[in-house]
Amino acid sequence: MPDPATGRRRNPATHDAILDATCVLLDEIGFDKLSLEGVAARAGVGKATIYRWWPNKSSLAMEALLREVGPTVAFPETESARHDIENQIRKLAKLYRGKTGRVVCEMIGLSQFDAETMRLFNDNFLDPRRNAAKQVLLRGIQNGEFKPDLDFDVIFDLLYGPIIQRMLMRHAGIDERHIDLHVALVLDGITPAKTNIELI
Amino acid sequence: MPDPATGRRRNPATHDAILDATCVLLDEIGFDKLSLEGVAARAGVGKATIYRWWPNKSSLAMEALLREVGPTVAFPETESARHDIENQIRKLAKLYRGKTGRVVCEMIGLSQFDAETMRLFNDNFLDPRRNAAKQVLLRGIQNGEFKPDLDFDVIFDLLYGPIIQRMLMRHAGIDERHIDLHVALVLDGITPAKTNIELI
Amino acid sequence: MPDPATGRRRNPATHDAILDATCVLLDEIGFDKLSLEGVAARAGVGKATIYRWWPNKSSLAMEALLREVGPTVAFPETESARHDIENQIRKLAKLYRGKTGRVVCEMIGLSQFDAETMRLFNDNFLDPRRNAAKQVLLRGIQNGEFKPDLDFDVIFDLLYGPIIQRMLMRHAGIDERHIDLHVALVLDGITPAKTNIELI
Amino acid sequence: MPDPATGRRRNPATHDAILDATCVLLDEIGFDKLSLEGVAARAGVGKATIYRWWPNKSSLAMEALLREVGPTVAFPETESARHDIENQIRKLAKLYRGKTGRVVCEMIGLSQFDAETMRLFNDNFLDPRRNAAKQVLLRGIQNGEFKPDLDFDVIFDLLYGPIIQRMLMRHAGIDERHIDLHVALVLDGITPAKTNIELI
DNA sequence: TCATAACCGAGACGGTACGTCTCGTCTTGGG
DNA sequence: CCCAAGACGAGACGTACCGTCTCGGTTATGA
Repeated sequence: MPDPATGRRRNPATHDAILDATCVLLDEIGFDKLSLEGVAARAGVGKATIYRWWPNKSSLAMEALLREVGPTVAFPETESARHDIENQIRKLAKLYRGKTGRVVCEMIGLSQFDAETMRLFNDNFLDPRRNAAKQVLLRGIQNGEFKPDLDFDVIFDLLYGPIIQRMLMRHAGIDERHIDLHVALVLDGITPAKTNIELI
Repeated sequence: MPDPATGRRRNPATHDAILDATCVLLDEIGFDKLSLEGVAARAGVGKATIYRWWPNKSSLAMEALLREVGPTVAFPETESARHDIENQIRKLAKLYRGKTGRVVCEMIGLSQFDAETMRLFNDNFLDPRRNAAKQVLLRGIQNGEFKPDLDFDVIFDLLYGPIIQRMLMRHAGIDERHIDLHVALVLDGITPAKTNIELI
Repeated sequence: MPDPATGRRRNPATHDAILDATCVLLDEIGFDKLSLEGVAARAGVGKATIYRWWPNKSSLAMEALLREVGPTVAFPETESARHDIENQIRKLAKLYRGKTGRVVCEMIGLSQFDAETMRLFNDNFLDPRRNAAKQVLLRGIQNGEFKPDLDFDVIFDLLYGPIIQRMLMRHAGIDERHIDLHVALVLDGITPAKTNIELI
Repeated sequence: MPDPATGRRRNPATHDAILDATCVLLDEIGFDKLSLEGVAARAGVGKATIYRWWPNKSSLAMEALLREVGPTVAFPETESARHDIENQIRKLAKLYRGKTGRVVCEMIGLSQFDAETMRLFNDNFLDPRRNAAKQVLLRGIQNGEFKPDLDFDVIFDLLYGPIIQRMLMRHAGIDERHIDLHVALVLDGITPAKTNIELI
């Protein structure tokens, strides 16, 4: 009976104001201390309006975060897959050194205690990045840059696991020198031997 | 000014009761539904007593979890550092597939929200493990098994980062096949080239 | 800034439930054992709702008590101001010997701990009674029953102060014999001397 | 079996330190906000020591208050009972205008909700004053200054009730002019008529 | 002279209530 | 039907005191 085309349409300005406020507060006080009450006040919006469109804090924060960092940190597409990977990881490391890194840490932290946040994080953040990385690796294989029999999951974890660990554990900064060394070691490890032989 | 030898002594039974209650509740309802109010009630303890000894929920949970994880997974000490590392990581992976893994995830999660908790985690959990690993790598270098100029932090992150990422993100299990592949790639990467040349 | 015509309206049932619970608890356990926590629980109301409308325990209790005391004890209006005062005070004394006396004592008690509560008490209880008394005294002056230069505040305190003291200190009951004696002494003292001379 | 004359004697310095701290805090923050915790800290004394010697806050405050104001505001003893009363009341009014007045108000306030405080207040504060006043009135009667048939309770309430009311209700200050007027009216009322006739 | 008993400070402890904050739902009036 | 404002029940937060309870150490007899 209720015609879906009936009644007032959703106001996109409101939607944006909410995400803007969420971003600002995420930066200022972090995910842990973020409250929907605070977001509503900051955005000049009724709390009910937030609850109408997002089921919980995690999904709101996730949408705000994704809007900021973009769907992925885009891989450049040059003729060298290796350079593309190196450049993307350098950009990612730079991003993670900033406020985005803190928010990602908190999202991962919360995910350990809340399955729904984990699902959102994987579906919206991690998987697209994994897929993008996979494309580049496949391109490298087709190029002959990388060994054809590599296990994609293993390489993905070797490329990104160390960065995540560094960011989460804080035992050391995510500086470029370390990144370059570790990426070099991994990519060298998947570069066909004949290349090395040719070099001898 | 406050003479430590004065006043009533701290009651260890109370301390234990609080940590016990924390463990139980962490298990039953998870970290983010955990309330100090609830812990106090469960432990039969005044809230103030908890606040006297722990600055916040995270530190309390961390101390409770640290009690749960056993001591460092010892590195076997054979004549081959490589085999020692491979074996230790296989055992570690096995441990992380069980309840300990769950606990470690939660400890890492907790650390994201409080610096003091992070410090507790690093001091009591991570550092001992890092140091043990360092010893084996040094042994390997002295043996000539590993390149002499390797950056320890990079190798540590490459060996353990992928496992941590896999465990935290849940995108894939920590199965032995993947572990073996990634460890092989890393250790190959730090094995001196002359070994390879001899093989040719 | 805050438009009063916006937002959900205050629920009068809640307001009443809070005052009802306060009265009951005041009766059952007394003021200094009264807790807002307890009132909230008894009224089936959130604590914040109480704090939204009353600044502290005293004001809440005062408002609850003010509901209990009836309107001003009316002064009868005959041709003799003296008789009117005597009759009103007799009626007042009777009232104060009952439950109302108990309540008035508590209101005075409350007022000692909070200026706002004192203000409430003066505005809503004391001032109307003082003004009514003032009218009768003025009438008596115009009649020639009372000296024209009397200080109203002094007379008010002399008429009612002794009753209040007796009621608050409990050192003696508020019996009619004492009332009559003290009122006679005061009113004699403000009755013009010529009357006495005529009697000689 | 335990000889009461054995063991260490009570330290009078401690006793004084506690009362001193109580007085200071009573002045600074009033009876309502006074805490035994605060007294102990201020006096440099263990809480248990206070609880050893006083059953509750009221009795501690009462003892401190009585030590400050003395057992009574002494009546001067000249040949005129009337002047003695006038002077004592002027001194009392002055006392009540200061911090002592505030504390007395709070004690009366609390007495409305706590029978034990009421008892302490009557026994230790009010009764001695009533008795002293009674002596002076009797002296006045024997002098022939006052009528021989006066009702002591009525006069006491007329002399002190107005001051108490003024202090408790705050509707007006306890200034000397009003005091003098009301005392004059009462004392005139109990002065034998022949005196007046002689004056004519 | 020296054991004994009470005194004393410090402060841990189980509690209760405080006053504040946020949650998620609801009601209201106005687009 | 959308929205801002904000009342509401619920309940955790972290703090302040309550009154009781060890502690270790300190006097002051009286055996």
